[in-house]
Amino acid sequence: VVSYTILITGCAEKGMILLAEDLFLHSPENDVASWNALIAANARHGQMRNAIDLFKRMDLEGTRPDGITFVGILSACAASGDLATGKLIHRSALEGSSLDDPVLATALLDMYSKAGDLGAAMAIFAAMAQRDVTAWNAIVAACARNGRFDRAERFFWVMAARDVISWTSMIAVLAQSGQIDRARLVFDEMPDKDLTAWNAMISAHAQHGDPRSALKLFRLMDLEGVHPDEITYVCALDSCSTLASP
RNA sequence: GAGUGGUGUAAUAAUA
Repeated sequence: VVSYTILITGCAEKGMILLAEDLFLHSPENDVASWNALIAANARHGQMRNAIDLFKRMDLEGTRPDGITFVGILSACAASGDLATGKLIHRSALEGSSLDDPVLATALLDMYSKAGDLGAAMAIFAAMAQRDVTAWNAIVAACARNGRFDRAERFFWVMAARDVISWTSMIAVLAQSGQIDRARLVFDEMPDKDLTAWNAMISAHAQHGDPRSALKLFRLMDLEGVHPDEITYVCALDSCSTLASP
């Protein structure tokens, strides 16, 4: 089972979900970890329906779901905005103890915020036993996504340690609230810039009437050895078309 | 090197 689970996870990372399911079916036995691997694989690729079905089958076939299972299901709910299922799991399966596990609590928080319930997300964050960087990042993103840029920024400055994800969220917050100059300052201040951070910065300029700077950043990124992806090109092309037809 | 889980970036279109 262990080797099968490794293979299932590997396939899922490459997006080969069907092969992953095939491996699962051919495995001599399956345990909670291999079920979880397959559920998470489907959840990550937007196969919400499959993820839920697997979850039910697992229960029927006598494998008890654990915290990891619920995280997989919750992230499927979050991705598809299925607040009903998410709430059901929160109430019936998790009860009170879920907040002891920061991973599970963050998945819950994220699910509520993506379903538009920022109040529930903040309540979970406040009640969490421990908050790691990911939990902080999740609450910053939760506020941002629900239009509470002021709160997002407050959380960002209050958090003890920030990683590249925190900084990128902050840049997006500043861009969405039209504070491009401040976004630039934050971008300069952030220690490590990855592809997503560059994309956030380039799109910020492309979206706010500064296509020239967007293209400058695009070239700069290349000079820094960061390779563009589809999003980068869309922003760059968008800037070109703005310049061509003012 | 020893199986499974959470957080960040744009546009457009569609749906509501």
